[in-house]
Amino acid sequence: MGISERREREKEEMKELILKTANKLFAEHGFDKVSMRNIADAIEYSPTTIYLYFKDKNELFYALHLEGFRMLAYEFRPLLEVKDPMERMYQMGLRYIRFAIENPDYYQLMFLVKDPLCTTETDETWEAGHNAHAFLEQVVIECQEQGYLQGITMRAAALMIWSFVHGLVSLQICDRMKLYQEVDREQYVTDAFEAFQLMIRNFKSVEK
Amino acid sequence: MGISERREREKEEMKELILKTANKLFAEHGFDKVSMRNIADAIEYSPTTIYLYFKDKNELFYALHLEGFRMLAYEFRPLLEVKDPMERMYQMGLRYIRFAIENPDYYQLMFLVKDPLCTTETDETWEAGHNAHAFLEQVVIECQEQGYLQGITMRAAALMIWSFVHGLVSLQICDRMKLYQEVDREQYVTDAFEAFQLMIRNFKSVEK
DNA sequence: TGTTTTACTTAACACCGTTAAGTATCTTTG
DNA sequence: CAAAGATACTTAACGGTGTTAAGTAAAACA
Repeated sequence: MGISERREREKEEMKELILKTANKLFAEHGFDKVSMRNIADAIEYSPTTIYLYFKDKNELFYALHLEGFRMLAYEFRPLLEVKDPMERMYQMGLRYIRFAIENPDYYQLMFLVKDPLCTTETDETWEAGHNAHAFLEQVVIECQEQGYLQGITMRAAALMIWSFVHGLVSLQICDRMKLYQEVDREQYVTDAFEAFQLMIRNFKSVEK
Repeated sequence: MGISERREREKEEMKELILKTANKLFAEHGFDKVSMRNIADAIEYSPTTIYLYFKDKNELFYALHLEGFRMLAYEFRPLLEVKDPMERMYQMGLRYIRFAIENPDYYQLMFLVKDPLCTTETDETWEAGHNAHAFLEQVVIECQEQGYLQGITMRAAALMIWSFVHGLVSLQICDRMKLYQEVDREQYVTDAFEAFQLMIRNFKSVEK
């Protein structure tokens, strides 16, 4: 009785189609172009059909954010070949920034939007995010083993680094760099990043 | 001929009423409750009336963000009495974080929302934001005069500090701290903040 | 072959920002 | 003082949003 199997398969395919289309709209036209009616138009189904496969828009957006983390993970892959922990940290920062600037919509969905993911899921479904963060924590651990970032917990160090880079790209993405009146905003960004890296490098031991 | 003066005054009062009501809805019920129709209901006028006083919703939200900066400035006032620059920096960070956590909707409007202010205004109307940032830069200058934060430009240092604190509270506000699986998230936040302060303190001179 | 389940659609609800057109009321002018 | 004009505001509508209830046609099952 392969019928129910086929049914299951078709259901999965439809879900895939919706997701693929949503992702396409998202990547091509940005956040705003992803509405239920919009996706429905693109896949040539009625808007209500989507609700047969996803509870609501939040659930769909939650599924979308996974694609973002997949992209970020891909961006991080070459880091495994960087042996020196501090250098790897530096490269990771660069790649994080680049990912955010080049994919602002995905970044917004992953880190800047309040609703979509927080309300929906039960608790532990942020696996992709956890993985990305675990990777950062691993690098922090290795840095600490080499004598850097001493005097603070690994968790606090990771959060500190993440906060900084996230803040930097958030201000850029949300267009708040305009608070720097003069022209060389981009320069300040890279300068700030370099300064932070310097600080991390210098943060070997804390002399009370 | 005081008629036109009275007219002018009444127009100003109406604008004030709209703003006051919008601010009230905003502070009491959050971002989402501030819709044109919502405000209209509250002031017992038709929605279209608002458009006689504000070009569109962006212009209204732009006016609203000023209130946020006014509140932040008020929060910063006691800092003038802190003489030691590094201590002042520390206190400023604490107050910034507290403001953000206690007024997440205002913070969102001021720093986290993409649309409302960026599209509308011509260029230089971010005066309140500039002032807040200028205050930070002043503190940075004084820290540098005392031998801290050497080897980087004042602008880069200010951006670095702002980015970090902004990133920290953004992750909190947008509820992304869940990426820390374990329970003591609040502890990590304060730890990260303390660690950052320590780093700043230690960042006196850069030994190549 | 008749019955039930499945997949999907139509129509609607209640919102949203925004605009065009209309209506009183107040002010100015002849 | 009355006609003309400006002002302040409203009604109704457009096109958009997320979402739900009810209905339909086809497929699967008995």
